[in-house]
Amino acid sequence: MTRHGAMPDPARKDSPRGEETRTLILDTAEAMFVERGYSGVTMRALTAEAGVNLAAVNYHFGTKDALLLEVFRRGSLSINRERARRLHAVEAAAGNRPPAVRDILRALFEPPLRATFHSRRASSEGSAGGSSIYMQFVARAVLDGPPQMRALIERDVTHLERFVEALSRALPDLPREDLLWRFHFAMGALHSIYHDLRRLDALSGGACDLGDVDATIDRVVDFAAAGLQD
Amino acid sequence: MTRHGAMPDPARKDSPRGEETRTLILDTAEAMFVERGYSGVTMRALTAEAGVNLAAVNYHFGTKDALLLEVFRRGSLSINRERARRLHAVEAAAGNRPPAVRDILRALFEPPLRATFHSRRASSEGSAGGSSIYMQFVARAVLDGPPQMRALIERDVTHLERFVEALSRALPDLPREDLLWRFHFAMGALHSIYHDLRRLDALSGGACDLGDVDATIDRVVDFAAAGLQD
DNA sequence: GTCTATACTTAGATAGAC
DNA sequence: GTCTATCTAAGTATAGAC
Repeated sequence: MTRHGAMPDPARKDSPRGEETRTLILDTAEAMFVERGYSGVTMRALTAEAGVNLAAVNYHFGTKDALLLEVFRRGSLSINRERARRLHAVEAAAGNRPPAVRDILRALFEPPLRATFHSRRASSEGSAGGSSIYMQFVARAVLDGPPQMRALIERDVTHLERFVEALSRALPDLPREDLLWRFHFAMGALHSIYHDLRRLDALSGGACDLGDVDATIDRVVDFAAAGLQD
Repeated sequence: MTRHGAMPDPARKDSPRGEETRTLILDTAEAMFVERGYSGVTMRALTAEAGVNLAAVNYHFGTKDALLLEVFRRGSLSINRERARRLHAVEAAAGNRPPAVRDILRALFEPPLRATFHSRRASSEGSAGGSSIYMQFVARAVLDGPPQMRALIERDVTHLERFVEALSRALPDLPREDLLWRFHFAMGALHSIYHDLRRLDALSGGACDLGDVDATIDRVVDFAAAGLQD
C-alpha cells in the first residue's frame, strides 16, 4: 500500500522512470490544485496533464487524498524551516534581551506570504512582488480538501510553539492564556489574507492592493502586534 | 429546475407533504453537515436519515451543492438580521456621536458566535454557554463545500458595509484603505475561533476554554479593537 | 404538484496482465 | 514498475405513480 524506501537502480534511462514519475506527479498536482482546487482536479485530468497513467498516482501515493497531503507536506516543510531560521536570526540579533514583538511576528508571517512553489513559474513571479502561491494552495487545500488535511494543518503546531515561547519572553506580563488566544487570533489575521481574499476585494471595490506583498506584511504585522500588546 | 413560489392547498394531511419535506431535508442536512462535513454526508445517507426518497433532494433543491447553499442562506439570514438590529441599537444609544469601536465590534461578532441552528437540540444548548453551531457549520461548509460556497460567503458583503461605515465614523482619522485592511484582519480573527479551533486546543494543551462564549467574545473584541485603533 | 423507483454518468480504487 | 480493464460508490436525471 504505502511506498517502500528501497529503490532499484536509478541510473537507467528507459521507460520505467521510478522517482521521476513521482516528482512529476507532485509538481503537476501542485500547479493544478492551485488553479482549480482539490475537487476540481480529477485523477484523469491530472494524470493526462502529467503524461502518466491513471493508476500511477495510486501506485505512488495510494490515494488522491494522500497525494494532496504529500504536496502540502513538501511545501510546509520548507516554510517552517525558513520560519525557524528567521526566528533564530532575530533572537541572535537581540542578544540576551528578548526580541521585539514585531520582529518575531515578521519571522512568522513573511515565509508563508513570500513562498512560491517548486514548479515552473517560480521564476516569473518570484519572491519579490508576486503573491504567495503557497498560501493560495493551502487556502484551496483546506477549502475543499479531505478532513485529514485540516487535521494535519491544525495539529502541526510544534513549529509554532517556539514562536509562542519567544512572544512569551517578549511579553512577560501577559498571562499565558491571554497570549495563546491572541496568538490564535493573529494567525487568523494572517490566514484571512488569502482565505477570504475576495471579501476584501469586494468590500474595497478593488481599492486594496493585494499584490503588494511588502505592504501586506507590514499591515498584518502592525495589526497583530497591536492586538497582542493590548 | 428551480423551485416555484406558488403552492397547492397546504391544509391537506395525506402523503404529499409539500413544504414539510423541504424543511425536513434542510434540518437534517444542517445537523449532518455539522457532524460529518459536506463531503462526509452522502445523498443516500442524508435521505435515509430524513426518511425521504433519494430523489427528493434533487426535486426540492436541484443539487447537493444547492442544498448546502440553502442551508447556509437560511442561517446567515437570521445572523445578519440580528447584526443589523444590534448595530442599529448601538447607534441609537450613541445619539449623534459615533458609537465606540468596541460596541460596533460586539454587534458584529456576537450574533454569529451565539447562533445555534433551528434543529432539534436548539433547546439543550441554547444561547447561553454552549458553543456556536452556526460557526461550526460555516467552518465545515467552507472547509469542504463546493467553490460556490466560498464565493457566496466572500461576496456577501453588503451587510458588512454598514459596519465598515460605522467604524469609519468612529475612526475618522484612519485612511479608508487602512480601515478596510484592518477590518479584514478583524474578520479573520473572528473566523479563526472555529476555523482553526483544534490548533488553539493543541497549542494550549487544552488550557484555553473554547466553551465559554462570553469570555471568547470579550477576547476577540479586545484583540480586534486594539488592531483597528493602532 | 409531490414523491418514488430506477437507470445513467462520472470518478476514485484495484487486480492482474505485461 | 507500469498500464489496461474493471469494480464500486456517489451525484444526477427521468419516467411515471399518486
